Amino acid sequence: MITTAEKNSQRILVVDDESSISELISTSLRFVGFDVRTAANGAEALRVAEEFKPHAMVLDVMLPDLDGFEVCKKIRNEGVDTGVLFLTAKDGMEDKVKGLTLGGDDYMTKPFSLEELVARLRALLRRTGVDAIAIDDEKMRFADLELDEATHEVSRAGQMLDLSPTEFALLRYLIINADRVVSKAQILDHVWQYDFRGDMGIVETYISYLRKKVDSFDPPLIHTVRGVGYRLRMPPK
Amino acid sequence: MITTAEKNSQRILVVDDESSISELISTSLRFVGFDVRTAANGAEALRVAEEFKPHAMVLDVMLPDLDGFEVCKKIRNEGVDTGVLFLTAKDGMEDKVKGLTLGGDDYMTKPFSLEELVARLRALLRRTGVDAIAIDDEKMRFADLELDEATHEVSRAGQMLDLSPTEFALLRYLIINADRVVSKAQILDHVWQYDFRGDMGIVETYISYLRKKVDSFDPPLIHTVRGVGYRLRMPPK
DNA sequence: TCATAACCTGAAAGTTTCCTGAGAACGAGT
DNA sequence: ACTCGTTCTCAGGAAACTTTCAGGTTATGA
Repeated sequence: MITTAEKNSQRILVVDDESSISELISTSLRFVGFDVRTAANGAEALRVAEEFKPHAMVLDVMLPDLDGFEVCKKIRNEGVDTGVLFLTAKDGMEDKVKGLTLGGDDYMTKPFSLEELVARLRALLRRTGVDAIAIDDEKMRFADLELDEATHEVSRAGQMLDLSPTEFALLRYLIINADRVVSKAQILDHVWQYDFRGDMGIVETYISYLRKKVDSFDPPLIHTVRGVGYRLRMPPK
Repeated sequence: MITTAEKNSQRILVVDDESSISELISTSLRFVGFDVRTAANGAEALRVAEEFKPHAMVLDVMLPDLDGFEVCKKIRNEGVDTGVLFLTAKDGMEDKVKGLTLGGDDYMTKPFSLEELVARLRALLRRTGVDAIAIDDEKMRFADLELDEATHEVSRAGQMLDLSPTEFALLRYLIINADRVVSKAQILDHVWQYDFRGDMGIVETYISYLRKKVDSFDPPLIHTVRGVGYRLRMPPK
């Protein structure tokens, strides 16, 4: 578990007044290696941003004092150079969010999945150029599997595969955790929206879908670890 | 967010007294690689222009102190050699502007789409030949599609197509982002005028129009990526 | 070896997203 | 004022996707 702010990691400021949400997000972001601070309202966000100088922010548009846009504007006026990923409720807000994808910023509607959040945040950091460290083109690979974030294309052994959004997200999660066992609970927490109330049977279903498409090749890469979870790995020779 | 002035990029001075507009514009221009400064009135514009020596200006004709033409004239008298893209409100002024933009200058009426602004600005820089960096002729291509910025003509497989202005802008945006998935939100932000208040259904409608005209050929190039957006691509053989 | 829990998978129901035609609204040109 | 091309809204239907569920299969350990 990573708890310390690492020297070389990028700084993310998470601003949301629902503490359950902001904890969910910051835990996830810390886990994947970001240096995270949180704020529960606009005023606090301004204060923290000033000294923390985040590379990017995750910003709820609906805050108790100022709205997210105000916060964003003020922080940038202070000279803090930061990309923003806005969070909006599913309803009307959509039109107030216009114009946000212009400067490289982005937005997501609640509820979202944590994997999606991380993926978008990384894309944002890449676009806004802060991410000078990681030169990764937006492709992930494992064995002869290839997953491209920009085109949303997936191929195995050079052959194109046609995946649904959920299948895509699930495969991405498996690749990120390649060689490690991930439990169904973990998968549910990361790949599905955080308000999903069904049971874990659905993970089995989607693993099955994915196998049909991805593992119709040799060798199979998606392995079941009975009683524990699933694991993406190259079978030993 | 990109704020650093890149060494080799062209310098643009944006002059508008509405800060929301000038922010919108400068964000967009920075994002596509220009080095941008802003001014909120004529006097400030003169001051900034003197030391910034912009290659081009985006200039609102309606300023609190001087009008845009005055500003333009004075700056040129100071020996700063710069093309100008005037912005005018959608009223009578249009005619007056027409007469005054005889050189390589150009004008647009508010509200405009940001993609249009960028396209016009590039064309202007090309015409005024301020910097020989841009070697691009004004034609864009993708597969057997050809789109000419100068004549606003589009053809596929050598056959002329008749597109409406919006269709043209949408296709241009798709070509610029060829092979990448662009979301409906991105399309709306870039292709539609910045004050558009409708929902994203209209993007679907225009994609449909475009398909009827552009994709009545083989192979189809405009592909839907369900849940994500659209993508211009050559289908794999 | 058997009982059991864990897992797999097909099918069907439920939901969302997308496509498209029809028509209202608008503006420029005649 | 009328016409025509264009923009925009809307709604029905099609298609894709998600979720649930139940019966079959497999691994495990008692």
